[in-house]
Amino acid sequence: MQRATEMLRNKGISPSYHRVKILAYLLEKKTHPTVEEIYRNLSKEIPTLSKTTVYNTLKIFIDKDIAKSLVAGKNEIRYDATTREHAHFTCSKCHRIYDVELAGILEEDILSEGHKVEDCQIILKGICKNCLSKGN
Amino acid sequence: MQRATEMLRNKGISPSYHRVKILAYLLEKKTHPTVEEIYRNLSKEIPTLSKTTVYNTLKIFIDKDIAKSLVAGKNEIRYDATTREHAHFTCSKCHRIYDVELAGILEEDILSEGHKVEDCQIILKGICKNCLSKGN
DNA sequence: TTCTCTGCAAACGCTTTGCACGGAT
DNA sequence: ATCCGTGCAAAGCGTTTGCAGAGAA
Repeated sequence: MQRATEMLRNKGISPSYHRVKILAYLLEKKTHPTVEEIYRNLSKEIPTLSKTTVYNTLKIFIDKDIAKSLVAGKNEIRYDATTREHAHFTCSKCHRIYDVELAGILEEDILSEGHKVEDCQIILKGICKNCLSKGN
Repeated sequence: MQRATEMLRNKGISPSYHRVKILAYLLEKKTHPTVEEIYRNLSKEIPTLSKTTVYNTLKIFIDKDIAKSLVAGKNEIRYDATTREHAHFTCSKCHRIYDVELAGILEEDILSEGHKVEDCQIILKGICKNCLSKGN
């Protein structure tokens, strides 16, 4: 909460109650939530919250580089608070999304063929550790 | 055309006129087209073509591992004939999508932390060579 | 006949837009 | 009075579904 408020101030976004809550949600839970998930969970605390506000707020966060959107499963937009570089692993059984550390792979390692690379997203798919051990 | 027909046969998909045309389109043009683009362009040759057929056909291709879907720009689904591993570079100015060769980076290089990795998609974003030279 | 392929039209679901109310400055 | 944040309701748009007709086997 404190941290979220500060982050917003640093980016020149006025830290309204809703915005702080939404950012805090992204920072605490690291579930790469959809708009629906954010809305459903925060509605418990903020019954008046609307989806429009969640959409508006996430749009601001992305513009100001506080969050990123990612498409992990089939055309489902998910959101992630911008932290350090990492890849995402999507399990095709349980559909959970895991953060995966990169073993020192950065943009420079990829032949960019003259393009100026500003962002790099790596999406892995397969069966997660959990589902494997359950013998699926 | 020949090649597309063979590929379909090899995968046990009966090579109907529409299917061959759609696969040939993916193989020839490498524009990572959207459904809309495929539909618009093939309609010239096949005036009776419907979008539903394009959707149906691409779904079959993906099931049979002949094509892949990718989300490069903002929630736009694009399609790519399955070839060798490569990354995609999206230009945020002209929105073109380039294929980028990987410098020997494969799934194994990424710490998969116990998950079984079956697919790896790398999406780069930035300004392309072309737009850079135009001084944007 | 039976099964497959195709395509229209409707339904669906996520996201965006328009607009108006309320609170803060 | 003005500006900003919020939220309802409607519109928008890409995708999916249901169903029926055409064509191949």
